Amino acid sequence: MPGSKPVPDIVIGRLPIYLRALGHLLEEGQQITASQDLARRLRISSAQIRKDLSHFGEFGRQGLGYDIAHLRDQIRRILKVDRIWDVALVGAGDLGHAIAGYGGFEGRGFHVACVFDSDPQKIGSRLGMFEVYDSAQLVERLQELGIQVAIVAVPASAAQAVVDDLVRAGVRAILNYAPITVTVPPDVRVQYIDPVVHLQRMTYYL
Amino acid sequence: MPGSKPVPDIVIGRLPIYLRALGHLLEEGQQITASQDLARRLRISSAQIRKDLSHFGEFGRQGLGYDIAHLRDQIRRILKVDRIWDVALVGAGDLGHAIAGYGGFEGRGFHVACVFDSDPQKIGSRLGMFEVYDSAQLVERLQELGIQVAIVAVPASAAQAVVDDLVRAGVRAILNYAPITVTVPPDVRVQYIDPVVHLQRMTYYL
DNA sequence: TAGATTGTTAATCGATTAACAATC
DNA sequence: TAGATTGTTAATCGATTAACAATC
Repeated sequence: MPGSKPVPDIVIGRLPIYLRALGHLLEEGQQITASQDLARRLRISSAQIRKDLSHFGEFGRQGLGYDIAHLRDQIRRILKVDRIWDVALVGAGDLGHAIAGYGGFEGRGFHVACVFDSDPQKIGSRLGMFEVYDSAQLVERLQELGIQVAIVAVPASAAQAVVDDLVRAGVRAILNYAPITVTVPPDVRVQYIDPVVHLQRMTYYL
Repeated sequence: MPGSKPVPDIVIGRLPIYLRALGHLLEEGQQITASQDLARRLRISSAQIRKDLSHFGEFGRQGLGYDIAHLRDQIRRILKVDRIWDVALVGAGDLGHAIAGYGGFEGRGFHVACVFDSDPQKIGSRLGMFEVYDSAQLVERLQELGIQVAIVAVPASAAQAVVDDLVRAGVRAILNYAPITVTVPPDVRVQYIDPVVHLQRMTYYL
């Protein structure tokens, strides 16, 4: 309904966690789960899970709980991962290599479709199953392919320029492994992965 | 002061971001910054930065701002990264390879000290600069070395067992790349990196 | 039916922000 | 001094949780 409040981003951020847990439950052969059961596994409160889900509809049955496969399908639909998104990978170093070869994208809504690098040594070479394209052609190629999702695995010094190109090519979701905060227009989303940031967040408590 | 309220974890989580930005400012040759300047770069409010820092002391000068090198030193001290933490890496696959070779740990408080894998094919082999040790010896070796920080880069199916071993060895901070929520005692901290979770958080908005 | 669990409300809790006195 | 920015207060905003009627 138009005019209704947007769902808080912090709620959206928990849905992938729920989705992942539901997948594990299915693998274990479970068919039904209750918010208390999920809550115990994820170390959050059952009230929060029910409240989060209630933003999108009624997916459970009183007295019974949730049909796991059904709830998974619903969350997939909400997160728009009931389809496969082609992803562009920029950066063909060690990290790019690991990402290109990562088997965990398939089945969870993503597929690495092409790889770019600016190093003449790497352009034209093979990275796993991929041919490495010249970053200079990035905008043109991504526009042709209509790609909206990208992963940045280049050094910090190159990241902002790469992100600018991605934005120019129409990409609207960027997963950035470079250890730097980048600037993008308001309609483009960026998520950051910096292992050092995560480690430093823990050493405080040691 | 004993009895005073603990600093919220969400504040601790922003300190590494501030620290990273201060490093970049220093590289650019800046010496002084204001909360407004930092805020603009990081896309958060200047009031939040000042409030966050005020949990730990007074680091600025009215009318002037913050001495960047001094603030960086203070945050390093707060986060306990004014020293080098030896880190154990478990998992010598593509991802482990990328992590072992990552140059971004040095200078930010961490040093990969040893690598483990359970695959007989990999045990004893070289991974970059490291010899790969048998995971069966993990507990013993980590205890000897007194290691408190570890990175898990093994498949989801192996992650909980690895984490159990790490806990047994005395590790209290774990960066987990396996796409699964693991269970640990209350005095052990876990941070998660799952690229698919980050991507799924963005596709909602596409 | 009796027992269990959802979806939702209202209260609580905590985080963010606006504003400004202090002061460099 | 005039201008700028901090550190802090109080108000606002938003998220979490407890509790329970609804109902399977």
